[in-house]
Amino acid sequence: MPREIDRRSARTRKALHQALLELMLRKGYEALSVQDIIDEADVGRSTFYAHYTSKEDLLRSGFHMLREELTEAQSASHARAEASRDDPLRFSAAMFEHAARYADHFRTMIGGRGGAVAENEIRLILSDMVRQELSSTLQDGTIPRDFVVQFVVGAFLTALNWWFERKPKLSPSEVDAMFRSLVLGGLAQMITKERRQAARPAAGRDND
Amino acid sequence: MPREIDRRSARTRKALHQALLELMLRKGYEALSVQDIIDEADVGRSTFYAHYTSKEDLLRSGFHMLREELTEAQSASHARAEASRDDPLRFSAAMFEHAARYADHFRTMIGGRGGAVAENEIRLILSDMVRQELSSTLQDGTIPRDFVVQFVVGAFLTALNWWFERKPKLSPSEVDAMFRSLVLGGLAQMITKERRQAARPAAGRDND
DNA sequence: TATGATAATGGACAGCTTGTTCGGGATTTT
DNA sequence: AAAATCCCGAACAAGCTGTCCATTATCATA
Repeated sequence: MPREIDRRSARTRKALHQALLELMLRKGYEALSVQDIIDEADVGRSTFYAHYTSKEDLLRSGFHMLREELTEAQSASHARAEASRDDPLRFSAAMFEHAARYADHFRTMIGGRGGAVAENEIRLILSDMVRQELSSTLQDGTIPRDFVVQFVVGAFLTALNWWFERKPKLSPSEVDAMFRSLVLGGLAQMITKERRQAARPAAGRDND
Repeated sequence: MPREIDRRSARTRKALHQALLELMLRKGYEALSVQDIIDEADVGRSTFYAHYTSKEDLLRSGFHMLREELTEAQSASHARAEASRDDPLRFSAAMFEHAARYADHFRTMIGGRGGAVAENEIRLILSDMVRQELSSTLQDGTIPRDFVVQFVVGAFLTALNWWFERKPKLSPSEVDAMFRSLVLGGLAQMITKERRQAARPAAGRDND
């Protein structure tokens, strides 16, 4: 019995995944048909359906593999990083770096091209990571854990998207700094407290 | 010449919009076909294409109308609300109330059922509102305006989604309090190290 | 290396959706 | 009432979907 998967299978699947990625980058996920995929991958129709039930299934399987890699890598880094227990956003820096390295992939998945499925999968993966981090650093309060987790994940995706769409020239650490500043400190730090009783925010005084 | 639109036209469009909403609530936007819509609205195929070019066009037109209503309402409230100029999140409370009243609509548009188009339209509308609010309360800092706006909008949508999906029993003001606490104060207030001072966001005015 | 077993492959099929076109019929406006 | 406008229903080609089957290539074993 083939304990490992047949090489033919593996090759086909790899071709399909690659074709999907390429086409998503070119046309976007939603506008994509199975026909396009098998055409790009040079694979027969029935071959596709022998491996996956739909294009959504194909995409999901890709994320499934990615998820295993990431959780593995994270558990490893989790083991050796005991020092900064009071930082609930340990993941962000590494993730921004990762995103910069695989910019095409992330761009494809997160922007409008990614479709609802991709974004959802990403949310799930990130939610797990964030939940794990928050469990050790956050105290129980009036705000449910779930809510905080979703908040952090949403902010991260927002940051990533803004980065790619608006200021792709920024370095990962710069974006990370903004992200951390907003998520950790909130908006309060940016409000002009001195003007609360003043008449009008007329003269914008720059103080770096 | 028809200064107003023909009643027949108006009736047909209304029927189409209503059918779209109904079907989105039932099956979700993505899984929807034009066939379904004209079937539900009891309208001929060619009639549909006489008014809209696609189901996306139909959805967009709905948001276009909504947008005009909202911006109008907001500019009105903007005119009479000069008191709390130091609150960058004036919109949230009213929006959560609005969402509670039209729960079905929001649920349909924002959750997974809404599709990418709906969420994008909503993001655009909210971005305008938030940008306008932030322009008067936020001072220039190291973090670009765009980034902050997207951050706030994302957090709001996250809150809304969490509310509907997880704790629909909560009142609008409760969710609003959580939202404000996180967005204004950030995560720092919830970290174990600094557990003593929390509970209240800086610019929060108690509403119950 | 030869051979049977296994699994992937390609092409063909029916069913469905899409967007367009047309003339007859109904409703609104003048 | 007459004219203008809009709705309707049907039919059309084109495209995609998911499933079938016989064929072919690859694997494990002797």
